[in-house]
Amino acid sequence: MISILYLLQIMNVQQYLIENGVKPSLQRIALMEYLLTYKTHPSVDEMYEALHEEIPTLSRTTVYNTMKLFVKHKVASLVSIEEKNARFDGNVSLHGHFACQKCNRLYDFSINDQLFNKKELISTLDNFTIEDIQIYCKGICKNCK
Amino acid sequence: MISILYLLQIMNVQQYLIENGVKPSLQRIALMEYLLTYKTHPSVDEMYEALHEEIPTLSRTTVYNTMKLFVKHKVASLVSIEEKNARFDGNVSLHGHFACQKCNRLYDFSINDQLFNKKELISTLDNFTIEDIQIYCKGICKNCK
DNA sequence: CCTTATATTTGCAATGATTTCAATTTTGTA
DNA sequence: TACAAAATTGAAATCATTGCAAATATAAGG
Repeated sequence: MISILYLLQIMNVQQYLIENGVKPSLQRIALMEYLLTYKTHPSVDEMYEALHEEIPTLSRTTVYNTMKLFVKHKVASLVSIEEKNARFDGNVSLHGHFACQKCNRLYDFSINDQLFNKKELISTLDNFTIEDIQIYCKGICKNCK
Repeated sequence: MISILYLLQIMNVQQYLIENGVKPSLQRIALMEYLLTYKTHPSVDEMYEALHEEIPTLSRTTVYNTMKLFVKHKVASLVSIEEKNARFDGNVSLHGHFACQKCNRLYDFSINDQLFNKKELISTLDNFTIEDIQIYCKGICKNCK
């Protein structure tokens, strides 16, 4: 799995955004930093609550807009486990998500490339353009049992 | 992949519901039949629109309640590709979903057990209770290209 | 440094899916 | 038929998300 944190050590968030075609505003940098620092797969509301002290003028709409932009430029991915409450992830490499139905936490799990062969798995989708693959599980996590 | 349609040939929907602990009311039978006949992964609204001519008193709330009941008794599964608009599937065996971002259609695709080994895949989730696994892709389908 | 054009942010109102809830209807049983 | 329990219903409430137009910030040219 590619470590985004490793990338952070060699370049700052501002550069990371620029290199992916996103103009780095104050709000965008703060949001990207939040995604990469806390890997809690936050919802729009969580990010808004966490950052509007630091940035008092921050608007929920800006968080929505920015996440849409991030996903478009592939510096974040949309994790849609729940019907509502979209969550976001700054780790854009292939990995699975486990959603605990008790504590509502979202865990990452690694996917062995040998076990999960993209190309062969989707061979039944001939002539389809795949833009995103997601694997997720629901259940009860270790801590909640 | 286990064929639910094969099951339908040897037992009717009413019996299928009873055997899974769901009391077969008029509404529940109609909804289960709809799920098994049209495999379009319908939304609550689609089912409501399709059935409220046949059952004029049908309420959206009943469709919501019934889907919740079906999922609980594992005769339907919740397919949450979109952030909103939950969709449902009467095929409860393991298979993948592909969502076309143009026509909004939802396609099934089979998953080769040899390629996708549940137990090994989730070995990183030690002591987690897995209740549901979903694999889905987004992109553009054959017809929309 | 000022002016103008462009991009971004903001807050409020609107939308729309889902849930809540109490009343009504249906079903099962004596 | 009468009664109790379960299922259904519709209207109101909730809440995440989107649309939009005004306000603000940024960039470029003179």
